[in-house]
Formats: sequence, C-alpha cells, structure tokens
Amino acid sequence: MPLAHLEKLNPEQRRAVEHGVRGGACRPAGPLLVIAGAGSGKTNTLAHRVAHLIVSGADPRRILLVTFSRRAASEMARRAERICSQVPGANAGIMAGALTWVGTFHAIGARMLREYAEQIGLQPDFTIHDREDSADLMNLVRHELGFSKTESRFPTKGTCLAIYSRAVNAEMALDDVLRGHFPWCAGWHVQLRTLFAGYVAAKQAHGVLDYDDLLLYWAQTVADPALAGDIGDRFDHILVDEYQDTNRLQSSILLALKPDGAGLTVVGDDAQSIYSFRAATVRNILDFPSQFSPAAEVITLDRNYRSTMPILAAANGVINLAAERYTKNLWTERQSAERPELVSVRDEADQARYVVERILENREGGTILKHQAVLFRTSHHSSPLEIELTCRNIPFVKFGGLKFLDTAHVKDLMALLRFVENPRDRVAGFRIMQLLPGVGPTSAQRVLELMAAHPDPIGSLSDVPPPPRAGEGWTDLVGTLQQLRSGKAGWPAEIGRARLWYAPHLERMHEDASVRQADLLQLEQIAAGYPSRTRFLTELTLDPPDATSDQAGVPLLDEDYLILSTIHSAKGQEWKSVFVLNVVDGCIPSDLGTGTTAEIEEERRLLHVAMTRARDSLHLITPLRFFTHGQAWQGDRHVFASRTRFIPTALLPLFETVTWPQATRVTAEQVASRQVRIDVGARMRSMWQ
DNA sequence: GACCAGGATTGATAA
DNA sequence: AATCCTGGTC
Repeated sequence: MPLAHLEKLNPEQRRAVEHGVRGGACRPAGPLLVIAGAGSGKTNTLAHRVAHLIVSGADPRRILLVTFSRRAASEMARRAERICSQVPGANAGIMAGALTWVGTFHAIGARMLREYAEQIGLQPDFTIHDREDSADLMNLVRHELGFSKTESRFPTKGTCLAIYSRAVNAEMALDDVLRGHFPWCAGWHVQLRTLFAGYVAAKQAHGVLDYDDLLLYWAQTVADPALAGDIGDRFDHILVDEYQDTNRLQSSILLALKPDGAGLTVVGDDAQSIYSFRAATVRNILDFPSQFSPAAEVITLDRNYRSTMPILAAANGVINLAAERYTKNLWTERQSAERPELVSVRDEADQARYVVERILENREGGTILKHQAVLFRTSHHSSPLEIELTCRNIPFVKFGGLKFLDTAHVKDLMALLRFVENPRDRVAGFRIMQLLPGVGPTSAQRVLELMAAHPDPIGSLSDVPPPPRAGEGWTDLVGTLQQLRSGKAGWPAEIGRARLWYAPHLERMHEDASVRQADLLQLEQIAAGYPSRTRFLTELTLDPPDATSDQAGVPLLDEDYLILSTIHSAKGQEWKSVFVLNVVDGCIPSDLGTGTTAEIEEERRLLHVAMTRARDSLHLITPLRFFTHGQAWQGDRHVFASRTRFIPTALLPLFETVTWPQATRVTAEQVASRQVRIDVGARMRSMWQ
C-alpha cells in the first residue's frame, strides 16, 4: 500500500498514526494514549490515523470518533475524507464518507439511546432539555416540595442543578460533592436528596432527558454486560479527542465498551485541561495507561508547528510555573525576533481602542480580519470592544456567551415544537401556556395535570376546561397544537406555522419585536436544513449555533470579519494574530471561584491555552482601572487591577512591555532600571504633617 | 390567581 | 446589572 500520505508527518506523529496498523493488517491493537501539546498537529494526526485505518482496510462504519464539539467533529471527518481521497488506489466510495459515528459524547449518546430505547425501557421519542429547561424543571420540583420558602434561603435552581450535575458526571456521592464544591449548601443535603429524587422522577414522567442523562443512561446501559458487549462490538476502533476534558462518567462508558482497551485511542493534553467546572478530570488522561494490562502505549507530540519561538517561550514560561506538570516543553523551529507584547492601558475603553487600532494596522499590513482573534475569560469582557467595533463599522463574529438559542423568543418557539413532539414535556407546555395573557403557573399546571392523565394529551385539550381568563388565545393555541400534532403540514413547514401563531405574542411582549422576528426567520432557515422535527430539536439542543454577531445572523462566508471568542470556545483554534483582553488578576484568574489551588491552576492553563492560539503575534492587554458595575452610567466608581499573577516579574523578560496611548516601547533593561527614585506620595502626605 | 413593584442575592466558562 | 422572590393589588 502506498504510504505517501504519511510522509509529511514527523516520527512521533507517524508512530501515533501507524500504531497497530503496520503491515497493512488492521486488527485492533492495544490502547494508545497520545499526549499532544498545543499546536503539535493533534487534529491532523488524529485525522491521519482515522484515514490510515480506513485505507488499511478498517470498516469506516465500525469506527467511533468522539470529539469535543460539533465543529471539531465535522472538521475531523472532512480532513479524514480528504486524506483518504488522496491515497491512490483506495476505493473512495466506501471510505470516509461512510464515517458515520462522529460526534460528541452527548450526540452519540442521544443517537445510541434512541436506537436502544425499547431495550432499556425508554420511550424513543424522548425530548432533550438544555441547561435552562433543566433548571426550570428543577425549579418546578423545588416549588412543589416547598423548598422555595424555607426559613433561610434554599439554593437557587441553577445551583441545585449544578450540584446534581456534578454528582452525576463525577460519579460522586452527594455529600462529597457538597463538601468539595458547594460547602455553603451542605446544610441542605437532606432536602437536596429529596429534590433530586423528585427531579429524576419528573424527568421520567415527562419523557425528557437532560444533558447528563445522555451520558448517564448510556453508562447504565453499558453497565449491563450483554448490552455493553453488543454496543462495544459494533466498533473496531474508538478514538477520543480532547481526552483531558472528559469526566468520570465518560471514561466509564469508554471502559465499558472496550474493557481491554483494544482499538482504543485517546488524544489530549493535560496542560490544556480547562473544563473541570463540567466535572472533567485530568486524572482520566493521567491514569489512562495504567488502566490496562499491558499498559497503554504513550506517545508524546511536543513539536509545535503553530507559534513562533518567542510566543512559545512565553507560553511555556507560564505553564512551567504550574504546581503539577506532566508533559514536556513545546519546541519549534519557527524563529522570530518579535516577543509577545504585554500592553498596559488605562482602562477597558482604552483597551478597546488599542485593540481596534492594532487590528486595523494588521489588516493594512495584509492580515485579514479572519486571521485575527480577540480572546477573553468571560463573555461580557468584550462588550466595550463590541461597542467600539460597531462604531467603527468593523464586522465581527462572537463565539461563546449568550447564544441565539438562549434568547426568550427562540426558546418560546422551540418549546412549542418540543411540546408537539412530546406532549408530556411539561417544561415546554408550561412555558407555552403562560405566554397567553391571563394564564399563570397555577392554571397552566392544572391543564398539564389533566392532559397527562389522557392517552392522547394534545387531543384531550379540546375537552379540558380552559384556564378561566385565557380567552380567545386559548382556542388559538389548542388549534395550533392540534394542527401541528396531526403532522399534515410536514417538516419544515411546521415551524412556519408555529411562528405564525407566535407572532402576535411576540409583538405584545417585546418592544423590539421586529429584531426578534428576524431571529425567528433565521431559525426557520436553519430548520429547513434538518430532515425532521426530531432531528432538528435533538441536534440543535446538542449543538447550538455558537456564534453571535452584531447583525442578526453570521456574516456571509466570503465576507471578512474579526473573531471574538471566550478562551473556552477558542479551544483547538489558531490565528495569526491574537489579542487577549483583561490579563489581570480578577479576570484571569477570575475572582469568582472559591480560590482553591485546583481552580487557580485551571485558570493558569486557561491563560496557556489563550497564548498558544497565536501563530505570529500575541498581545496580552492589562487595563489598570476597571469601572465597577451596579452604578449609574458614566459613574466613576472603579477598582485598580494588577497584572495577572501568572506572569510574575521573573517572566517579564519574555515579553515586550508597552504602555499605550504613549506607545513608548520599553526594553527589558529599561524595565529593570526603572526603580522608584522618589516617593511622591510620601511628599504629599508630609505636606500636611 | 395573575401580575406588578421593590428588595435581596448572585455573579463564568458549555454539551 | 440581572434575576429571583415576596408581598401587595386588581
């Protein structure tokens, strides 16, 4: 077999790609762990491995490829396909196009559960709750149990869900979760246990699964040896990307599918583990090799193909200060005289102006906007910049933060469709009914109770006594639901019908109805791309469109635009020029965490991830002054911030230190010589003594 | 029982 | 600043 497709790989990458496939035979080999540092060609290596397996005779339909996001999934499938198609003599027809099991753990889980629904006593038409729906249901149960008016304040729905979710994902006992992560809620452990029991019962009664259930039900399914064997045998090869960001539950599933690790490949980088808030644990990747006997083979990729040497030196400098480290230093042959810049600006407004100026400068110099990105810790850190960009008419797309799907009007429309799909989904019904004036929680709840008792819930609506003050709106709603349920309109016409019903409510409830109406039209466009209502609802909740921009909708593909992204959403990406906002204590590390060592260490890795996104140029910006929130517009209450603790003075020589607007470049020598000569403050004080 | 106003509380990252 | 909860009125 010609191996030209492997020639561009370095020796370690090639070993990872060829592990167990030497000599053309493709019997699943023992487990493999690839430790792949930032920019070490991880995606490329994994795509090559998949392609190489296929051209060596593996059946692509029997390959399971688990990625971290939908975006990564399609990218990976595309690349593998391209590599396959370049191999002469390979049968392109049966190749990567048949790579059908590619997706996130959650998406694969959803698909698997629908397939096995009957065998595990699950109704196959279950609907999936996103985080907000889950919180709503938690709230409903919380009210029913009377926990919303306790003497001292009971944890909010969001906190309750977070506790529940961590217990499930980390496979931890409730008491341990409370002690370790929510100590302020420990006093409520009895009530929380009752609440979670009620929550689980409610989900089952309503025929809904939340995100965690997609993993939990899957894990429970494969806990049965017969089913585990059945599902495990469907795949000769299982490959998992971003393994450092998987949680205990996910690793249990993997282990149940392939107990001896045969055909199992996991890839990741412990230095980039940034999802512990989702119960991901770096132990998964660290303990992987020893879970098998013989132990898994470990291959380390430490050659970086992305960044210049000075950028890498700075990024290594940051991660070297970590308390615990397992991987080696990254190295590169890409020389450059340009050190990353550490820019001090007055405040966030100046930060925005500085970034815009440099971005435009870069564009003049030939770097298009799309090759530049601005990264930040939390979504709202970019708002002053967004204002500045809008003023200057610079198009941008923002990843992370509040999404299209989280807006009330989109949720309303989705709830209507979900209610039609699964009339037992009470959260959906509850939401829809309360859109009508005169219908509140009590009467909505009463109708839902009556419906639930009926074998044809939607049909029964004609006979159920309407809420006393609902009026004409009720007839309208019932008509719409029954028409949609009949399925006569077909997909995607249904969503148009749903929007028609919703339009007057939108008009009544929102000042900016026309803007929101445009969003709904866009949703309709998106819906047209899915073959059925079920697929639309499932896939959209699992892979919500993750970008928002200043205009409704993502700019046309051929248009140039700047990327704004949270650091989390920037995972796996790279740009020529990268700007990181608010590199100050309080933002990175965020001052919201409880400040445990583990959390601080994760923030350090987060900065490392942000820095290693840059190819040629990197700017870290540190505003000195932050205006605090919760005050009148243009108020001047503010706090002073200092450079992040992750870049202590010892690391400063790795950076070019700059202040702006003066834009005086200061060399490292000058920084060192910049000693305090006089203490002006003391002189001032002495004036009054 | 629905709905509004005002006080208390909580703040992020995301499948 | 935004959300959640409570207590009042229609």
